Amino acid sequence: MSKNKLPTIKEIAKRLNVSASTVSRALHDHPSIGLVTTMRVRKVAEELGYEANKMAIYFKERKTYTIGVIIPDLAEPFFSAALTGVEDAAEASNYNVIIGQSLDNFEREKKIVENMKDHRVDGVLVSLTKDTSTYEHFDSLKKYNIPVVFFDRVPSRKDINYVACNLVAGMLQAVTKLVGMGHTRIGLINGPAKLAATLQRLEIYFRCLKENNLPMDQDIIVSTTLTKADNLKAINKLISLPEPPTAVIVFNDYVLLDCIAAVKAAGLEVNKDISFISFANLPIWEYMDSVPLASIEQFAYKQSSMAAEFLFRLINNATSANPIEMPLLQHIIDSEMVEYSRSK
Amino acid sequence: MSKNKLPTIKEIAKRLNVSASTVSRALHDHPSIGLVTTMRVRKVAEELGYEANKMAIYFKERKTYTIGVIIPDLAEPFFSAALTGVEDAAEASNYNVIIGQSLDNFEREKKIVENMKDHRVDGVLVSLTKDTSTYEHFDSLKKYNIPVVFFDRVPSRKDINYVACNLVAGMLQAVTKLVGMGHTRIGLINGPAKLAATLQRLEIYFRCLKENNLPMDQDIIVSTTLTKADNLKAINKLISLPEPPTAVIVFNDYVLLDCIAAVKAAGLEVNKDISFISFANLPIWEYMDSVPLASIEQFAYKQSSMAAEFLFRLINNATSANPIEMPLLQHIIDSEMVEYSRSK
DNA sequence: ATAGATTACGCAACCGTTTGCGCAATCGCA
DNA sequence: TGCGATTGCGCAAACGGTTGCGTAATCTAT
Repeated sequence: MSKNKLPTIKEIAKRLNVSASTVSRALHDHPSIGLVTTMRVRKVAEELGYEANKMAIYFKERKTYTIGVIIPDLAEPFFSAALTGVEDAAEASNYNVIIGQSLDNFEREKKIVENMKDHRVDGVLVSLTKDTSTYEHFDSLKKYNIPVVFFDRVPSRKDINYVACNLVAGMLQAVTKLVGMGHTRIGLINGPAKLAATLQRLEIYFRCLKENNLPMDQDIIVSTTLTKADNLKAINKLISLPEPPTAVIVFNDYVLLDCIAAVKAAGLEVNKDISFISFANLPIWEYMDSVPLASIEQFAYKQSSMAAEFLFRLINNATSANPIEMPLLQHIIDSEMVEYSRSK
Repeated sequence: MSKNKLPTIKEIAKRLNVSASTVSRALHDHPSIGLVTTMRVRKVAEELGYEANKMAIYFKERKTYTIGVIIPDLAEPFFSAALTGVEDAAEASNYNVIIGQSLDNFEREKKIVENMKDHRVDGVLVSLTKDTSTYEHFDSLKKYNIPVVFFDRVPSRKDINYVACNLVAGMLQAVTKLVGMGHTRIGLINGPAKLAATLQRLEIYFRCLKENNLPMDQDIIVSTTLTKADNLKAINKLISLPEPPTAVIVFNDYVLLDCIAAVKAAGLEVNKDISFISFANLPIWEYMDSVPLASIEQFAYKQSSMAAEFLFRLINNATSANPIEMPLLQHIIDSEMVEYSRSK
């Protein structure tokens, strides 16, 4: 039963006493095959329910029509949206997507890259681990002519293909809004030092304060490793200051969730005693009672689908008859402030 | 540059003036190859940075070491958790995972199945579309000896492999709790008729009422197609009844989010004027102000990873030397009530 | 010294499909 | 009638690796 071999071209050839090449050509409507032969071949193919073994073709083409996506954690809506972006782009190009979750673990990331190389994916999309600071493991892909495009969490190197999000625009809008509301003491809860986004947020923070002629105070700048305990420690440090900030810019929405809980636990009221602005734009805010004033949308779907586009361009060039020396593909999307102002 | 061919066994063979078979055997420490030859081969392989082309091996083995997962929507934490379960199981068995989101669209589901068949995955895991009521598209996989295991959203047929969740246990706990709190009028907001889960929930609802000697009232049983508008319509119908239910069992957490919003908009207080029990156990409840009394945990990760286990068993049997007639692999996990009682 | 065992390796087929080239048979045309 | 063009198809190699079988060369034992 399980030995029922699938119909192959050879099988068809045998039944018709023709050669495999004739069958192949007939099925492709090759002009050098006579009409009658073509018809007979098609008929038998139909009867047998023949379907070409794509794996054999792909193997011959030295392609897999599969790309790999490496992301930290699917449980985060940001990344599941990103994956959907990749999948949609891949579907449009008739590619498949294999996934690997690094779980923000550098060693896992290396393993996943290795595995994807073994499976000879045609290209790789990566959003880095928060601990990734070396990139040799990606170099091994170059050897196999497997192009790589980074998105969102990108390396701090310039010789790469990437799509990232520039948070300046959105954050400037947000701080301007805060200042307009009378806030002059605006704190910052930043993320892990290794993440490029952390430095970026800090720079923009300074820049925004400067553009609004606000003083800088190191006391109201704290950071977190993104664990719940650390998040709580960070926000509690701020609200227990002699002069706490009246508004805080928070690394991302997950950190903010903990912050809001801590603020409430301290008997303070969100958006009255203290206001927040965060990054990521969780879909869930719509249903929450306590929300940030605004969130900086980072366009997960847009970033990842554009990164996928880049990747396909690189793949198509690499496998084209005369591949050219591709320029680096780099794009930066402007973030956008999304307001959550509600009258409750 | 892009023409730099990867080192192959033949390349090594040529350099050493031996045959490809010798190289292959040497690299596998085959006893019939002399020590010196083995060493020389290994040395050259090392120098060239040779790595076997797994695709060639897989092709010969007629395997891909890839399984497909078809789920409705990654944006739902339930399914992203499920995907993680699959990925973990796959990693342990050295398999890759390709994904397909049906987006609850039957036609897409068919396409995805087709695509996975084309890519000759070794097996498929499926959680059905809410509109899937015919299963012929999966039969085509049987022809290719590609085993299928369903999970969570499973067909209403008995001749399949599946892992599902029995909601009786959890729901009985929950209703018992409600009754214990004095509720006698317990409503139901059910889901789309085509979904097996809908009928199941209805049956359990009846059963639980019966076991607690509660009367049944068709007026407090409504349903939704899971769109936001429909969700609101459903809950509004219930709370505008002359005698509204004091507790409602809701199809899932997403529907419940809309219900809570509607209840608040109507000036009612959750867990006071009306209480809820829902299914799925969203991770976000921890941070919400208004929560259900309890949620019925359906163990996405557990379901999917067990389904993956089943799949690997089927795959291993199918590709073993003497495959046996496998019995159907079926398992039902008991749900569990998770309480969200909070003192606020 | 010679049969038999052992060692160390090569040949060729195979997985399924594609494709350049060659060749026989028919056709067209002068 | 004879020659070049066309039609229609097969051969064999190729993708990269694995493996059953054959065999020459050396070794062992009698």
